[in-house]
Amino acid sequence: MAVLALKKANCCPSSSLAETVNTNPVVIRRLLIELQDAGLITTLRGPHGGAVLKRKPEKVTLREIHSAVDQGNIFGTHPNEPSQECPVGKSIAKVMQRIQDRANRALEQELAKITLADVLRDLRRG
Amino acid sequence: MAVLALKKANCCPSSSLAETVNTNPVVIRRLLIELQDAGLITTLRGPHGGAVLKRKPEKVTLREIHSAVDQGNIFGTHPNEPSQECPVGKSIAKVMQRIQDRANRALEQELAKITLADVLRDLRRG
DNA sequence: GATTAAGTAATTATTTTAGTTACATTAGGA
DNA sequence: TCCTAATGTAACTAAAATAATTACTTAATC
Repeated sequence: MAVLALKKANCCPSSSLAETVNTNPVVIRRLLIELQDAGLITTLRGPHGGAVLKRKPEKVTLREIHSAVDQGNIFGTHPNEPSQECPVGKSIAKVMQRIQDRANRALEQELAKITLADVLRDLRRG
Repeated sequence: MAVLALKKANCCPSSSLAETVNTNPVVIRRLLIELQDAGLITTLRGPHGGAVLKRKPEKVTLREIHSAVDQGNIFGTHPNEPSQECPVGKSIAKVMQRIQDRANRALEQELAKITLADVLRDLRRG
C-alpha cells in the first residue's frame, strides 16, 4: 500500500510490486484481490494496468488494511478439540472467543489511529 | 491455566493436562516451562508431582499468560527481505516495528484487564 | 530401590504458508 | 483485427512453521 501511495495515480503492476517485496506476482495478486474487496484499491487489466489506490493515503487507516488481509483472531487455537469431559474444555472455546473479540477490538482501535499517510511520513524520515 | 486453577493446591501432571487438551504431554511440558519462567506456576517432579499455580487466579492476568507463551509481534512479516533499492522496502521494517509496538501495547493493556478468575467465572456460567 | 514425574534432545509428521506454472480473461493500441 | 500486457484463478509444488512422538536423563517420593 505504501508503494502504491508513492506511485499516486499511476498504475503499478503486480510484477513490480513483487520485485520490491522479493516474491512472486501471484502472491501479490492474491493480496490485491483482498485489498480490492475491501474497497482500498482498484486493479486494471491490460497494458499499463495494475493497482491504484482508491483513496488518498490520509483517508486510509491501518485498521482497514489489516482487516482486509487478516481474518481476525490474534491468538491461535490448538488444532485439536479439547476433551468435552473436562469442565474447562467444554466451554473454553466460547470464553476464549469473547476474549479474542475484546483483543481484536483493542487492536483495531489502535490501528484506526494510524493512516497510510502517517506511514509515508515515517518512511521519509527513515 | 484454567485447569490448574480448578485443581487449586493439587498438582496436575502434564499427562492429565495433555488429556484435557487432546495432545501429547511433551507439548504441555514445553508450555509449562514457559509459564514457569514467567513465574506463574511451579512444577514438581516425582510421584504426586506436576504443575501448581503460584498465585491465586485473581492475581494472574491474561497479559501475563499471553506474554509468557507468545513472543509478541501480532502481524507476521514476509519471510523474504524487501528490495533495498525500493524507498519503501529500505525502511519499512523499522516503521512496521513501531506499529507492532503500538499494537502490542494496546493488546496488552486490554489483556491486563482480564484475570484468570474472570475466565473461571465465565467458564462456570458457560 | 522402585516408581512417577519433569526436563530435554532428536526425530518425524502434519499443517500452513509461500511460490510456481499454466492458462483463461480483459483491455489498450498499432 | 491482432498483438501485447496485464489481472484472475486453479492446480500443484516447495518450504517453513507447528505439533507430535520417542527416548532418555534427572529429580523426588514412598
